Amino acid sequence: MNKLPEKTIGRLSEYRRTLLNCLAKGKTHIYSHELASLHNITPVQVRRDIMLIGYSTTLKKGYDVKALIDVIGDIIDTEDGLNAAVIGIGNLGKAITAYFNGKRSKLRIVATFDVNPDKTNRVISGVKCYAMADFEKMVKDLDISIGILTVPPEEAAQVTERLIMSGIKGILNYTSTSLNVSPNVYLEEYDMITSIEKVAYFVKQQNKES
Amino acid sequence: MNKLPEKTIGRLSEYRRTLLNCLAKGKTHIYSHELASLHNITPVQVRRDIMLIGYSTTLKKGYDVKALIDVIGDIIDTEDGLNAAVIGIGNLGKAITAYFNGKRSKLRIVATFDVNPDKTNRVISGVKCYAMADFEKMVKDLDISIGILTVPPEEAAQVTERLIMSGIKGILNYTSTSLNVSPNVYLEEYDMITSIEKVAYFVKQQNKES
DNA sequence: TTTTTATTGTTAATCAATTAACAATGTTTA
DNA sequence: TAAACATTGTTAATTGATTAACAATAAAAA
Ligand SMILES: NC(=O)c1ccc[n+]([C@@H]2O[C@H](COP(=O)([O-])OP(=O)(O)OC[C@H]3O[C@@H](n4cnc5c(N)ncnc54)[C@H](O)[C@@H]3O)[C@@H](O)[C@H]2O)c1
Ligand SMILES: NC(=O)c1ccc[n+]([C@@H]2O[C@H](COP(=O)([O-])OP(=O)(O)OC[C@H]3O[C@@H](n4cnc5c(N)ncnc54)[C@H](O)[C@@H]3O)[C@@H](O)[C@H]2O)c1
Repeated sequence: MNKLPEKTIGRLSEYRRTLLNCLAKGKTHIYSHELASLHNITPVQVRRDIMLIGYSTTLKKGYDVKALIDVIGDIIDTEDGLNAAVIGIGNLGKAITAYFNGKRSKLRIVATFDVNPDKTNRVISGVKCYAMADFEKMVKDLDISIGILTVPPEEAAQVTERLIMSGIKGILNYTSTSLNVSPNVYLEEYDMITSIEKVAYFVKQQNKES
Repeated sequence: MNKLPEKTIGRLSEYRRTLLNCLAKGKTHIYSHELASLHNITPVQVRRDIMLIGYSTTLKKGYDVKALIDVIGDIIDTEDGLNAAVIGIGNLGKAITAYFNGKRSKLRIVATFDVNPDKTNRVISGVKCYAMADFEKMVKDLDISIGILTVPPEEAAQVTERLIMSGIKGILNYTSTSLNVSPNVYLEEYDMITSIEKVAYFVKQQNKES
């Protein structure tokens, strides 16, 4: 199961989210065209993604929701799960920490870090906040391999250095500074302003047409 | 300047963010390879994107930072700017509203909306929060064309209906429910769990290799 | 001044992602 | 039961995005 396209991984995660919903609603099977329309994509795309992960159904009643969830889990999750930390527990960091808690069993936010002494050594949004001074130690102790970066933009580069030095293997960067990392560290960046500017551009186009 | 690829629009927004930083630091010109390395992409990609928007430089000193910012602005921004609203002013909504305020002159969060009476008719994160009861009226009065959706997932579909009915033309959906909209409304979705799961997947792959 | 170097703009080639097409086959209807 | 239909899995074709290649040329060096 090596080398799935990045795009496919993203969609698998989204499928699973939807499938978990279906399961909660008592739906046991789902057609490719149903899953597709729930994600605004084509049924072929769904079938192709599912083909790539090697799942297939015998019935003509669509995919078995439970089974598909498990297969996607085998792809995305590790057996023991991975531990993540939020670095910079300000507005966004708090929102993410509070939101994430308990959503996924194989992915846990086990610590947060900050430099502000008013925040450190307390539980914030349900997770203990440690001082940055203890960062390297805690990464080891808690076996943290993923960092979610929500520090101020001007701190981002310097903090990233430390994340990498401490052995963190994946970074989700929400700061508005884009980062450079060594090739053995996976970096995912997301900038909200870019998203809203994309929306704005297409709204503008729409207005022009009419 | 019609029909630029969506990917290019996203990158232009990112370039501008970087260019604004450069300008603030007093840098007046920038080479394609500099801009590229700041975004972990190739210089050709940068040059191609810039070619597509019709900007070109005469000097061999790289692009004029100020001029390029303006050209990107001509593409992305509208002359009078666009107004956005945040719907659901909880943890995430508050973080976004506080963060966004004043970041872009041609894009403004002019209102927030909520159903919780403790939140309505107050200023939250610097912006007035209105009751959902007033939604349609305020969209008209304030000329809101973009909605940023941060309500609970189970409310998302129903609220979206209302956004569209009220004439909103672009939606940025941060809820974990994926939405269906009519083709004349632009929808951008972002799910944090998908992002972190992508990171987890690639960390897992990395671990397997070593 | 001439040569070398560095950089852009652009076309062509490559690579990646999506979609179309369709055979295979289980399910439903007549 | 036979025919019609619906659905999957997969290959081939198409579309889209990125990268390579390189001519043109300004700037710097010789
Ligand atoms: N709030 C949003 O919705 C939003 C949206 C997009 C991007 N961002 C980005 O996310 C980041 C955080 O935004 P925010 O609104 O939460 O800001 P914030 O100021 O509320 O939080 C930043 C936190 O980081 C801590 N911090 C500062 N320096 C640190 C360091 N060196 N190490 C560890 N912690 C440190 C601060 O004490 C604070 O708690 C910013 O880079 C911002 O650009 C935020
Ligand atoms: N917090 C995060 O970092 C995060 C991350 C990813 C996704 N999300 C998604 O964003 C959404 C909001 O998350 P949150 O953590 O801010 O939740 P929250 O509960 O803190 O905030 C939700 C807000 O929406 C309001 N609301 C409820 N029903 C409404 C309605 N019908 N119309 C208008 N407002 C309504 C509530 O009063 C509340 O203020 C959720 O859908 C969640 O899945 C949040």
